[in-house]
Amino acid sequence: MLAHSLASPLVSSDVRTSDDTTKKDFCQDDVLVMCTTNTELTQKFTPKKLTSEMLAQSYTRIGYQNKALRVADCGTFLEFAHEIQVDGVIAEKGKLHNANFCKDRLCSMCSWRRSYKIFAQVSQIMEQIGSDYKFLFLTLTVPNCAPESLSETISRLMLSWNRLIDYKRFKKAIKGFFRALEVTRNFSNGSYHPHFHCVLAVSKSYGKHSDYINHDEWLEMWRKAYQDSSITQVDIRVAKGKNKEAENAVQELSSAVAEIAKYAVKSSDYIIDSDEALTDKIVQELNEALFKRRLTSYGGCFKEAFEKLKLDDAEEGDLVHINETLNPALAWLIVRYGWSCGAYQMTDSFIKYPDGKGDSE
DNA sequence: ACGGTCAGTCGTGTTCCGTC
DNA sequence: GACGGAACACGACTGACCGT
Repeated sequence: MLAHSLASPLVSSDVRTSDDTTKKDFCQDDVLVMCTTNTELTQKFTPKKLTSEMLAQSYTRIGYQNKALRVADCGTFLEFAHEIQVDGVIAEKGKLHNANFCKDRLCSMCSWRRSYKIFAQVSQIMEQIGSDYKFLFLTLTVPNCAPESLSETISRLMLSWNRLIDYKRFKKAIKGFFRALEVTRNFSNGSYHPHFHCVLAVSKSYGKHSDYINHDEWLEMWRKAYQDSSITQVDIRVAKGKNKEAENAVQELSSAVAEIAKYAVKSSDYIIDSDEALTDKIVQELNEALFKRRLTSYGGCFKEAFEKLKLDDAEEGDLVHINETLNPALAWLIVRYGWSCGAYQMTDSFIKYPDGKGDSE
């Protein structure tokens, strides 16, 4: 049932949008007016969907038919939930409530949702354990590699990481970690730059005791683990918010956490608008190199907190409800969008009543 | 004795295929 | 099309072995 024919005591006669315009009847046009203010769709979802369509076309050209179909179908259906307050006011900003995501590694829509999810999870964990530990940001890099040796280089990175976390000094100083693999591409020579971004948890007294590992020692340990003395860079820094006086240090770290949680591979690195052949080549290289890789992992106290918080896997888990679900005690206006001709079009809307009152379409 | 390395084991993820 | 099982591959973890 469409919204205009509803007879709900919550919305039937005095529904207002949040700009305080009183409506006597709740009709399809009202939904349109309200939802056109939702710039999230046009500015965030639409560009990602357009990019994932280009990825699907590339998969088709390469011959990955199943992947092409999955990615092409990704995000073709979105449902946003707008809270309806007791006084009838409808929240202008909707929450993503339902969608069909393909969960492909290179799909820009799913990568974007995944990065949100990892950001939310890492932030949650840091908040949970933040009173017991302080945090370090570590970036481990290796020399750029040729496309044909990307897979081998990533394998070596993984092996070297295992070696590193096995070192006694690491085990003594680092109480837990979050590790994310990122691969960037150098456009001038086509080489790849795989590297790890890590958040490390250390004791509050880290730096005052012998377990402290300085920059040169980190570099030495990483050279040793990767078995390459030509490595010149390791970036290690204490995680500090911009406002050092802030009470909630974890919130202050959000921009740095967002950087770490960002996409494993940026879509602009493999979707080349003007060059289909190059796009196909890079998509194929990245697919082969990232096949079956665990792109993120948790260890020590991060892993314990991950399990305690009952968080789900960022790769395979729910990409819709990132850090909140709809409050079942409230009424929600559900607005459904479908992907058609390069844009999202509203296809339907209905009220989801508080639990026990039944939905109406 | 201590620390580092590596092989083995276990758990988990991915894909394929058969069944309903 | 959805679901479940089998096979395989990978990552995490552990313990034995080896060098200092």
